[in-house]
Amino acid sequence: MSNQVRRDVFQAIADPTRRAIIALIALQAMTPNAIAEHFESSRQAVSKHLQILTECDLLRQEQRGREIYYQLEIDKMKEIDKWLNQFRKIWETRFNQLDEVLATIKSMGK
Amino acid sequence: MSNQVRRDVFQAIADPTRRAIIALIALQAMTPNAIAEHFESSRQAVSKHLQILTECDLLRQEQRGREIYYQLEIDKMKEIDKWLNQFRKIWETRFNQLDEVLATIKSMGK
DNA sequence: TATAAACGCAATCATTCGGTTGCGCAACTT
DNA sequence: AAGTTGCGCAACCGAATGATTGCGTTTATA
Repeated sequence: MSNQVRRDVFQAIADPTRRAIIALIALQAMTPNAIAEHFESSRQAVSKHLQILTECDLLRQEQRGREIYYQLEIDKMKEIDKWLNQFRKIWETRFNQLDEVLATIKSMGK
Repeated sequence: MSNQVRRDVFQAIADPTRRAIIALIALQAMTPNAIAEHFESSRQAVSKHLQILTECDLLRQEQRGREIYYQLEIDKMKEIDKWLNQFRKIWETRFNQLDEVLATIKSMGK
């Protein structure tokens, strides 16, 4: 099920729990148990989310004794930001584009 | 199945086809048939994606005769950008901290 | 008016998802 | 050495997902 399926960042952040996990450990690395305490979910459920997040390089593991600290790979978040860039251009020149679209639709109606 | 399920923007952009649709109609409104021609998927499959995207207000319909033009609601995209803001702070801070460290190292060399 | 085109909707199906339970294995603790 | 803790892994289950197929309705066209 969660084998060598190349995980996608967008698919990873689709789940609200995973987004919450990301936000939680953004500033400080945490262990699965510590993370699970912040949610209703069981440790195993959280562990699955951590696995998915790790598979797409959003998280990085750091073993310390028998504990594993999960840390956010902040650079990977920029990938989402990069995807948004194409649309950022649009909403920054919002008024010009709106005029253009309206003109296009009007001319198509003829 | 797709009834009163509160749609989520993040869930909506999880699918690669839907992201492609968003990018395709970002600049110009298009009909389902026209959109479907750009993909391998059938019209019905595309139509379902359009429905999902519309349910979370990422798309807006505009009926013209028997055709329906789907247009990107660019403002909704800002919601993703807004979520990214909390992390943007982090990666900018890290960058500044790096600057500080580098400055400190330099001044220590004197 | 008869036909075709554009589209939404419902039923169906295989696959994936998110969760639980149970287990085994290292690594600490007493 | 014996017990406890932290964790991953595999099996399993109900629900959701993405796609197809078959319809019905409205609008345009011959």
